[in-house]
Amino acid sequence: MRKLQPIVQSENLSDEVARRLRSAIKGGDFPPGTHLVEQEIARQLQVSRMPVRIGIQKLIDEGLVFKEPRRGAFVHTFSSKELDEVYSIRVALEQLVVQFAVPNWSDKVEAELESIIRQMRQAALADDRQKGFELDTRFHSILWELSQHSILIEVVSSLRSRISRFLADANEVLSPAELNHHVAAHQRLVDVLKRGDIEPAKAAMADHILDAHERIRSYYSYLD
Amino acid sequence: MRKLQPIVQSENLSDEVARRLRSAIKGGDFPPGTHLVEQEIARQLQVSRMPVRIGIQKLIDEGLVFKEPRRGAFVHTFSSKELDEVYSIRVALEQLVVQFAVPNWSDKVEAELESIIRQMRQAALADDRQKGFELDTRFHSILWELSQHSILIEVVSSLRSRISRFLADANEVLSPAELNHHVAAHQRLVDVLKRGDIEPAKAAMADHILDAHERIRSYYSYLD
DNA sequence: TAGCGGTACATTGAATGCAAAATACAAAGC
DNA sequence: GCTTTGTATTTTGCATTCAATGTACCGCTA
Repeated sequence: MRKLQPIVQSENLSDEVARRLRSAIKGGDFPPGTHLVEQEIARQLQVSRMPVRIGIQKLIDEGLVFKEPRRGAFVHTFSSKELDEVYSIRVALEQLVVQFAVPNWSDKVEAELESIIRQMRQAALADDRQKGFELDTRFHSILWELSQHSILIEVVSSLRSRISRFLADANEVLSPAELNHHVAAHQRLVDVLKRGDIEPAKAAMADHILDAHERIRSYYSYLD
Repeated sequence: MRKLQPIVQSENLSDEVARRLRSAIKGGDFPPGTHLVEQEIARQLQVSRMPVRIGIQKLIDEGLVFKEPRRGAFVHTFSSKELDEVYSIRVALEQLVVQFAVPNWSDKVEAELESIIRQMRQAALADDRQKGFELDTRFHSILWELSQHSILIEVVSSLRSRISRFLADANEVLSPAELNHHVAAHQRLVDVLKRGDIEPAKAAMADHILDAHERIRSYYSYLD
């Protein structure tokens, strides 16, 4: 008898609430500092306050929201210090991702990544920053998955999630030259990765992340 | 006028519930796989189910507990693979801690750490493993704080929290020789750290963590 | 007019109630 | 005796209600 897949299972309201809030925060609908009033959110989503409470709790642990006792939950305001902090950790962890991912390299993955890069190139030509951003996210998450290191995936994706608001904003103002630079960086990364030498691959990844850090830093420094 | 500190302030029931559950899990009262029945926990703690729900949610995000929709929350069972995963990340992050902590080194911190080591030595003589474990935790958390890197502290302490159950168990069976070895390792660490050269300090920390990993691994491999 | 006090309102935190789903258990059938 | 099926109980998930706390507003007083 053929084994049946376990039912992926119905999702709780609180998960759905968390997802909506998360994307609202990342999308900029709830700017930093916004007071997340349970009643109001519950009303808009047509649910009771309870799933909203649980949903907010999830966001708190993701670092997107903070709570002050008896005052409520507020969208976290990131400082440039925190941006630097996140990147300083990401440099280390993305290198670790590479270290674990390289041994699992396959033609299939290579084809996937090359395909993403091709699409990135097209998006750059079309000046479609939004698309480029999505592809960048996909690119990195494929590498994360390739590492087959569940906790590392959890930590590094959570870190990126924290700053996704920054990234999305900065992405909006990328010049065509920067878009191309970005595509080229990913191409170089794949070229090194596929050779299978871990140390050069880690170095390339470190360069890539540090470069991304620099670009986003310069964007935010001129905002200050 | 001298600035007043904001009131840190009254804690929610859900925080207290989370704390109790956390220590119950770490203390082994709720072995891996235990079904955390809200009603039962609420009854024992003399609160309603709501703060229990929120409290459990916090533990989920700490990785101590997992939830299956409409089935409930269960204490996470760690595999040796996950232990290895945690340590592979910790090696990287504790080195980062050192990198950030070394520039903030002070005589005061040095005295604190030396004091802890002295107490460790006494605990080792007295064969007091429990005390030794607490001191080890203190030692590392002082270094974390010294890094003044809030997100790094958050991530690395969360990682250690995940495996604290493992650590506490393995700690119970340490031989006197191992206790002394442990004390000596910390002493070496301080000796390198206080010289202020980052690279040797990072290397020493890496050695220390890898060594700890080896010891705990051998403990758990003979359990399999 | 600026600051203070007091009241009304808004919001969170917690308890309780209720329906749906999952589990356990017991009886029936092979 | 073992599996299967039906039923009772348990447990979760969500909604509602209530109490306590925090906030905002508005008139009063100096």
